[in-house]
Amino acid sequence: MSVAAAGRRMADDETARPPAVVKPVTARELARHLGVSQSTISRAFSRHTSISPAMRARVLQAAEALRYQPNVIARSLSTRRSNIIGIVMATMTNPFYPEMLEQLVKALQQIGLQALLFYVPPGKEVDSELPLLLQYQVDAVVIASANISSAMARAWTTTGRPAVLINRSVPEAGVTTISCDNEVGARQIADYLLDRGYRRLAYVSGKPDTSTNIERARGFRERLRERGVSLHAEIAGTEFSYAAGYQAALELARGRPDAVFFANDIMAVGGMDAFRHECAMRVPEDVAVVGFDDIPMASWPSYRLTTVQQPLAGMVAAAVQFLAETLKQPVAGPRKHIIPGTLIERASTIGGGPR
Amino acid sequence: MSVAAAGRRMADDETARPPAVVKPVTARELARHLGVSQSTISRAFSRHTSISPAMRARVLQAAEALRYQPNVIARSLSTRRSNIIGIVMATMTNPFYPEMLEQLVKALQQIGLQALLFYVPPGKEVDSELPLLLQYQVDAVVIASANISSAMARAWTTTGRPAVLINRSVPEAGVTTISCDNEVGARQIADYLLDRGYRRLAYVSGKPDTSTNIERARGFRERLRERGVSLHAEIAGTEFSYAAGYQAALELARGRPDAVFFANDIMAVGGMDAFRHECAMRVPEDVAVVGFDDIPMASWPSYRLTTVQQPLAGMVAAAVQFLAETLKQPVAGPRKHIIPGTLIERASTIGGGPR
DNA sequence: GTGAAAGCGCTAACAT
DNA sequence: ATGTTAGCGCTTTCAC
Repeated sequence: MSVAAAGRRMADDETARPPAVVKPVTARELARHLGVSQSTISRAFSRHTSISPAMRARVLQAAEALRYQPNVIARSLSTRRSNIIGIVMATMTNPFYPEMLEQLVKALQQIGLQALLFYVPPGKEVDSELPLLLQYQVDAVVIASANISSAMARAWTTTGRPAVLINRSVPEAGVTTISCDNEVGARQIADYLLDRGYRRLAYVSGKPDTSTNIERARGFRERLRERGVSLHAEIAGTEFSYAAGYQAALELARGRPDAVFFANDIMAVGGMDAFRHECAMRVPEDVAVVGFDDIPMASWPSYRLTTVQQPLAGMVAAAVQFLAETLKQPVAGPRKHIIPGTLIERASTIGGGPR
Repeated sequence: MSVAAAGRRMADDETARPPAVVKPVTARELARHLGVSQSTISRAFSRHTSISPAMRARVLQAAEALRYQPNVIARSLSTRRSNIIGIVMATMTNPFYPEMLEQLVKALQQIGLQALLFYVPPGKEVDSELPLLLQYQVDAVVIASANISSAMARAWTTTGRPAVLINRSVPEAGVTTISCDNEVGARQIADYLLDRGYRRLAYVSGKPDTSTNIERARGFRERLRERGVSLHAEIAGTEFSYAAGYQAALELARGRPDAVFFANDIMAVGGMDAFRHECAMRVPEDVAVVGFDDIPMASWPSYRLTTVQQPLAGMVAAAVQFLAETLKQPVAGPRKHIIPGTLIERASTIGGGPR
């Protein structure tokens, strides 16, 4: 047989007899095989059901042999519980999110929950995805790195299904929110910089309408004001990205700030690259740089970025625990978890460590 | 400002009257409301069914009004199609994967498919997840960044559901595989380095038992041999990570290679950092560095990494197209898509561009 | 083109 | 402890 280019079929002996497709065994079939009722099969597969250990063992063994697996889709039709959690994510150009996603999915899996991933393209709102989530009968939804309108948040609560926002909050939340204490973190940064003598301070904004950006900006500005220092410069940001940080640094450079607080790490990294490689400014000698998140790159020797570490593990744990509880005991009130971050000093600010 | 303890409840007026939970409307209810049969509702929501445009419009309008949404779980119970694709992923420390995941989910969504994400912890095999996938009645499975045993691959084929491996291949594949041409890419790198006069060449291996690592190593070694140059040094790798690349560079440094090919970009970046910041070696003057993937950081001015760009978009498109086809026309034979990569010259090799 | 009826594979009363 | 019987909310024959 001739082997075509890409997309070719495999050699004959591979396709000629493809392994026979075997229809999945159903509970009814397994029951007949064992001479028991179908509900017995069902019972063998659920905890807290009255079935003799002997019978359960017998069923499970036969199930193994006949390769029976309960159809969880069918199960969820009758239990009205899918054990599926919808996860809504926007673009993952910020390395913080893949990390979070990974931990989240892992934690959910550990308590028997699966993650159905919904991607919200830049520009689109989470709102547009929620009806779809609902169609898929997700038991709950976790929204990360994306905004949701308060109207939609309110609408969701009528479904009786828990929702949790990670790393974002919605103003008049009827929805549970979990985030780092952005405001306090930003205040710490302000103090940190002022204490080291920096005076020409700049802030580079991330996506303007996000709670993270708003809170960090506010904390930073307020603390500056409290200490009688005014913001030297501010760049109105567009998004939380390397490119945006890079661009902002270029705009900032001629104003000669002595320290710049970028709304998050990936922007700060972009900014450092611009300062060093395009503006011939040294970090931290000519300009100090601070970020927020503590992504892996922040600790790389090329950057050594002073930043506020987000309590990622704690945030994920809080989210998952909330879901676990709420799915068990129907409706607890919405909560607001705010977990403090940790300022990490590194060499992107003077005194932060060795270059 | 004082931040209350984590997990506090909201103010009373928020919890006192939570929006009444409204049970979702079913097709039967909508039907009664309209005085039509339930099957009419069903028909209004599917293409290729005989229903008058007028009736369909009437139904859809009422559905909108009553907020009726078809329950896709129930639908899939009768159609035996869940429109859910299982995506199996291992750890995402390699930035290449979040990018791939994002594009994949996006592409699937565009053709009406949802992604159920399964995470395989390091050390565990994909094999352990497949039964679970099956229970969730996924229509197909995409396996990325993870290994699957040929036995399991074979077992999966008996389900009659398509499976596709991205960026990995399994030896005696009965399963469709999509990947970059790793071997040719590695050969190009060999040629590129030799042509520029490098002679003390080293290879840093990634996760040893992965197809990507094996193919890249083979291509590189073979081309060297063909051109009569022997490998100056090789580091037996453990995993595809920044830390592993960093460590490998340290081990390599004293042997003074003049060029190092790291199994992928994230390793190369780690390696560059080690060379520069820990070994006081300049890149590319003292040692040239090459990677594979073309992750975003490869083009950052701090690295400017010469690498082979993986055709990510093409790979995702091929995967999704294969799924779309195969889900329509039951069983096509397995395919092997190998898409060429593109060598990108940057400043981590002499002659590759400005520092 | 529309309605009636029979499932899809399971769980959950209700019996026994 | 186990069997019987209704559904869960849809799709899909089969009639008309």
